[in-house]
Amino acid sequence: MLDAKISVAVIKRLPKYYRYLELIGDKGIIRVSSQELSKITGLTASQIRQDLNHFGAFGQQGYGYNVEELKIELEKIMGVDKPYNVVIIGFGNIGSALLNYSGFKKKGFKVVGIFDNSPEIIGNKANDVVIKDVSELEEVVTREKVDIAILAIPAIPAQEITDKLVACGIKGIWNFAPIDLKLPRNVVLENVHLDGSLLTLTYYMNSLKDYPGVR
Amino acid sequence: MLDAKISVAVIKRLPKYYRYLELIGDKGIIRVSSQELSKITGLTASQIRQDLNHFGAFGQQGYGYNVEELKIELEKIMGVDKPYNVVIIGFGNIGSALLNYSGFKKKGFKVVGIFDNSPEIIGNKANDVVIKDVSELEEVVTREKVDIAILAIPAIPAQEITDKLVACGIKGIWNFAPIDLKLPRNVVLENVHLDGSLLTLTYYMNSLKDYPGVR
DNA sequence: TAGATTGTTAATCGATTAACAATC
DNA sequence: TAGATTGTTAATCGATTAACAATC
Repeated sequence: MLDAKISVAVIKRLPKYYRYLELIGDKGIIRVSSQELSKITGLTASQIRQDLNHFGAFGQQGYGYNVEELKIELEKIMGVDKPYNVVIIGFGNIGSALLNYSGFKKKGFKVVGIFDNSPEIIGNKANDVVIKDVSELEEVVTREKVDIAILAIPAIPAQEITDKLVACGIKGIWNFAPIDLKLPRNVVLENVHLDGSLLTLTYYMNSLKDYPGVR
Repeated sequence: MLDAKISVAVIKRLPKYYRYLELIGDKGIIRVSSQELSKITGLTASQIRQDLNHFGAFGQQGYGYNVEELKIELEKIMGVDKPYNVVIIGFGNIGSALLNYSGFKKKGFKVVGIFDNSPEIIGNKANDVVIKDVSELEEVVTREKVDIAILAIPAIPAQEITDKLVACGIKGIWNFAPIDLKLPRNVVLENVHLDGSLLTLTYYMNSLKDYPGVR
């Protein structure tokens, strides 16, 4: 089943599997069955096996899955077995939070550029990276072969900057601006729409009857 | 159809509808059809009508929907027609980013407390709110009748703090810690798992064939 | 070998899309 | 009224769950 198209729902569960595997791996646990994973993740054992089998047969009948092995497979599947060059665009609150985001440091994400349009902070250094004017964005993205751009800017300039990034060959955009960006199909977009998340929270606080519990 | 259980997928689309209604409302557009909404949101007209009809019949045959009216209805549905008292727990990068999060200011979210465990910042003020030691959390949450707690702390202490919040009658938790919190069913949890989002991005950057395009 | 647990197919369930009668 | 567009039912599509043969 390595060829069929894999749905977003499956992909969104992979980081969860990975997180729990790290957790039990750190406890020194060597093997785990889909049933045990089911218990700790809250997903069904059937779904876990089904999900993993989209990518290969990583388990062994009568045994289960080797924790370290499966972790490494998931890293490969999720593409975090290799390094990425990253730029942060917009160095307000969110941008600076992301610079120090611990998720970056563990894995191979390297922030090679920070951009803003405020004269007050341009020229400053943050984590040894000089904050540059957005006008220098294209030069840096091209020269440093940047893979991922983080958009931590308001909605208004986001599409224009995105278009420039695309022209410079960016491969992925992690977008924190509250806007749906238009992109060619070969550039991957992942949105973090905080407004949507917060409104989902308030919805369920007022409509507990629909609340499905922790997802 | 006002009574059937409404799925998460529907709820997650409401903020999107709301955002586009604000957008066209600001342009002075008075009425909009599901077909027009379809064009700008990228969802099908059928789905839009279906979604809205879970909550009531807001449109009018032959006319469409009144933009302002629908906006107000969505505000009621999503529960942002009323104020919320909020505390921020953990005043590192993410916590301070959220304090200034513009989504709060537009709506009725009021930050009534900020907590941290670092002696260096306890006692400081941020946006006129004094940063307090986490030991004072329960007192403030109880006294100020806090509705929502934002967890911007590491995974390790998150469950313990959550248990305290629950004991003080918190109604909702907006969780930025990379952990699946255990909660009674009457306390609503909304997770922002940045690690999951980032790994989804890298997955699709490496498996473009599965990339469904902007979602 | 016997027991356990996977990989995978089939059955069920739920969500999306299509169609159209109702009605403004 | 005629045209447009909703609200809603029925059809389709896809994802989850159940079941079990394969096999370690």
